[in-house]
Amino acid sequence: MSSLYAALEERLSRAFDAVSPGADPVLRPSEHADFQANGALGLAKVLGQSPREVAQRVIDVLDIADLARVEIAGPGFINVVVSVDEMSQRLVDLLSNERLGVERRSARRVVIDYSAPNVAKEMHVGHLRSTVIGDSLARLHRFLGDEVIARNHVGDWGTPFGMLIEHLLDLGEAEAVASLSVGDLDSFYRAARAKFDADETFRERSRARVVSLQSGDEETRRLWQILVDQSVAYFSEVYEALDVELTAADVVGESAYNDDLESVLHDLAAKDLLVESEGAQCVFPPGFVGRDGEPQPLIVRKSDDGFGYAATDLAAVRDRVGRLGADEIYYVVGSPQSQHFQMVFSVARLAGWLPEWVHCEHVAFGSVLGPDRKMFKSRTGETVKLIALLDDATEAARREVTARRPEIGVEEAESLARDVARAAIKYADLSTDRLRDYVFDLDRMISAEGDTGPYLQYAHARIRALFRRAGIERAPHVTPLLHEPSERALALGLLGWPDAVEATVRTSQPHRLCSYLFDVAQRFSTFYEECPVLNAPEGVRESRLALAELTARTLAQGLALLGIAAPEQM
RNA sequence: GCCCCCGUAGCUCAGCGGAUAGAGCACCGGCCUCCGGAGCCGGGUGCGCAGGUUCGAGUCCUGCCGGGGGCACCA
Repeated sequence: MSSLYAALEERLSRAFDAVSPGADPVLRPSEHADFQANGALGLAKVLGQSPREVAQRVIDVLDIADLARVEIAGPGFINVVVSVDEMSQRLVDLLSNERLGVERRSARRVVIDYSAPNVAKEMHVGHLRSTVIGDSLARLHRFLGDEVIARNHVGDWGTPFGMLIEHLLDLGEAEAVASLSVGDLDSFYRAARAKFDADETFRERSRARVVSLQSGDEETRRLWQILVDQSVAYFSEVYEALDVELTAADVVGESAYNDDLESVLHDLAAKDLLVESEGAQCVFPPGFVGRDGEPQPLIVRKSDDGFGYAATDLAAVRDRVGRLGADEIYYVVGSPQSQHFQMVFSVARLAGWLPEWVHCEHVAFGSVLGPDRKMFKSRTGETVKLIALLDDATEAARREVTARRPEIGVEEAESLARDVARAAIKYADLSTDRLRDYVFDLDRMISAEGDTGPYLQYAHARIRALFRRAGIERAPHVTPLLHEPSERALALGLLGWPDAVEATVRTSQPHRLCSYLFDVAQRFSTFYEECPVLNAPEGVRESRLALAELTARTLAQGLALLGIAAPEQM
């Protein structure tokens, strides 16, 4: 069954089409009614009639009485007020619908590239957005029935690995593994870097080591693999701590494309796209101009014969379309990479690796800022580890939890604190338009007052408390009565769930889902204030329990799609 | 110099070309005989500036101003 909105739009489209073929009803939620169709205003001119006349003609042929009543308002809006019977009937259907009205679509194969930390480097706040947004998009697509292929494009190749491997040898393998396995990746990296900067012999060894790594020397590859394995094991711990669904199996790092780079180059050459410029092998996609006003190259092979990341990205596109059969590809990467991806996509199209029917999109996002509105750093000016961020939030949540619920055990308190902490951090990240920078403010995001993750968790837990008190797990499947304005308003909100999910996926903007959930939670709060549930007379009580259940399930389902848990009690 | 993103209330942010531009926080008032007060209700002379397109612009276009970012071999 289609959503309420879709059902109304379908009826209106037919009527508009009869008046003017192909006309869009422009149906929107309204403050003056449940919905409003604005299409008549735009048609007035082309039809040479007044907007109200056009609206009247639409209404004359409109078959919608079983769903809603309509009236012309203002200059020519068609206000739509949905019938209580229609709403009630839809709510009954949702009570037995685990997906709350969201239909599965025919599965698309969707590659989502996100997180992408670097081997032998700490995961820091710079990886937060990619990881959290990508995880949510993956959950959303899976929910719709898509086949999601997560790709964690980790930085596991390049010149730094010479010094990292030499440092590993200096430490001794066992010692190095021990050091890396406790997650102290940064000090490992820093120590290697320090030696590289200070010690000429070490520098020479490092350079030689890069060469043997690239030439496939077996022993060097084995040592490199130790670094990769240890790092990936650590990343997995971070993902688990964050409750992110990425696993080691999703790791397909830069090195995975090493064997494809030559053939990428040859393909480009065969298609006559390759140009040598200043010793480098380049493609000049049209429309890109550099600082000097000259056409800007995408450098596929550097003048020293090494491959740059453009080559890897091109190989990845070719692989994702050609071998994985992707219908859609998303790159959840910060907005500074915008131009790079425009060029890569452009070249991939030119090369024929990216057919026009494959949707390929850079899901860009802004930076996480500190209170000073500059890039978020610790007091000492260092980047903040993701784990430290989570620990701080957990500590704050733990204080709140133990203060409010001293009766629960340490274990439960800890588990709850982690759920709340993750909700705080993730919701704060997901709830603003991803293109904007946002200010990281732990106190604000952990608060259960306002538009926060913990508030939504609380709203959910509060409803679940009703059911515990009533001694039932679920509401009886009665037909909800919608007599009170707040009942009706809540119902209308609940029926918008499929549209909220659709809009979120279509735009890859999780903040739309956040706004929707907060709105539903607020509608519920108003309803709950005005309408007694358990103390209501028989009949009304069951009806209101049904509304409460649908609200709780909507909140829980929505939070799950954001990667946020919805505890039964808080 | 060119290109991209952002600029909405004191602060943090929504706003899919449509009616008097919304929410949260903070602040000031109310609401505890009532199911979780981590709540609810009420309180607001704000779309950076100037043009343009349109019946209608916070939204689209152009030019400025301010902030951030990118622009050849680091990814």
